[in-house]
Amino acid sequence: MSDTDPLAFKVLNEIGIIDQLATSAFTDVLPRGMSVAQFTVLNHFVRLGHTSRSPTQLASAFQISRPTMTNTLARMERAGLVKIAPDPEDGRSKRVALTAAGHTMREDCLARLSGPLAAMQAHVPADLIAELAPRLARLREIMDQMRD
Amino acid sequence: MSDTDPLAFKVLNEIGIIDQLATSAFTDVLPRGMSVAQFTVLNHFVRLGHTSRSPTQLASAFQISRPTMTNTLARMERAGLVKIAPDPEDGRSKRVALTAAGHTMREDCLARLSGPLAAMQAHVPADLIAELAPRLARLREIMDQMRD
DNA sequence: TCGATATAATTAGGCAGCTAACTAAGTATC
DNA sequence: GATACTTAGTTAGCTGCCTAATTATATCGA
Repeated sequence: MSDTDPLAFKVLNEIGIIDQLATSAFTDVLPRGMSVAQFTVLNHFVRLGHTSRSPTQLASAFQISRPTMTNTLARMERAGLVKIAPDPEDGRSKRVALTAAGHTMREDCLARLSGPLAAMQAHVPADLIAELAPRLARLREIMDQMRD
Repeated sequence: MSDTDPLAFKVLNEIGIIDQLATSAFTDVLPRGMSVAQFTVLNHFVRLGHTSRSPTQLASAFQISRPTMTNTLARMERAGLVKIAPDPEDGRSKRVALTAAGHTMREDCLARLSGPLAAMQAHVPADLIAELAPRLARLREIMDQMRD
């Protein structure tokens, strides 16, 4: 980054690098074949206590396109992590639900992620995180609104 | 994000979302077929004043794998943006240089990116950026060191 | 000098994200 | 009720990123 670049550009650049580092740190500890995207789906069901969701609901929850979600869900179904059934109330839609294997996999991933997370908490000062959190949330809100 | 998640997790999640928003905002204004990755390569040459670099030098400058850089450079060469020649001093290596079209494209991209950048500076308070910059830099440094 | 090791780049295969274009099904309007 | 519009999902094709394995060239050491 040159000193002549706008500061906003530097901020976005740092953010990109941090995202890359975090994603790869997490991906490295996940079971072979599991990705952050797939874990996120598993986690979503358990955390929000949903029994079943439609692909479109999942896509908009994660702000990704429907084709991307179709693709991820297909992979997860092949791996036995979710079950996809037609929606009895709407012929256009489908219902996605976790399988027992999906629940187990989520627990396994959580356990594996605790390592990197602990490492972060050991190395990153708590006040740095505390200062970043609200400011990043604010920036995200602003950028979200700017899309219109 | 649940309230029970560690704050560090929230921070990384926000960072991922912001990265996605920024990348797509920039990609949207770039000329058809141009990507942020390709623009970054173009920009690298001009900003650092390099005449030519090897693919490996570029890969490590951006912290991406060599196969990824091979791929991006191949695309850029097909588009006429760079010229790739064997290194006369090392038979294993190659030299990548910008073409005139590459310079022109970089200027064009810069002009197009000024729109989103101006929008950001109009909507995001300067002090928010100023507060984020050093803290993100710090976090990035720490996470970079944690890889060892 | 020759064999072992290291480095540069590529190829093959895989996941995630996107847009564009398509099918099927529900809804609304005339 | 027939037509038009909207919504859910998929398919096709693209980019970017990755790891593993391969090829070719350098380099180092015995």
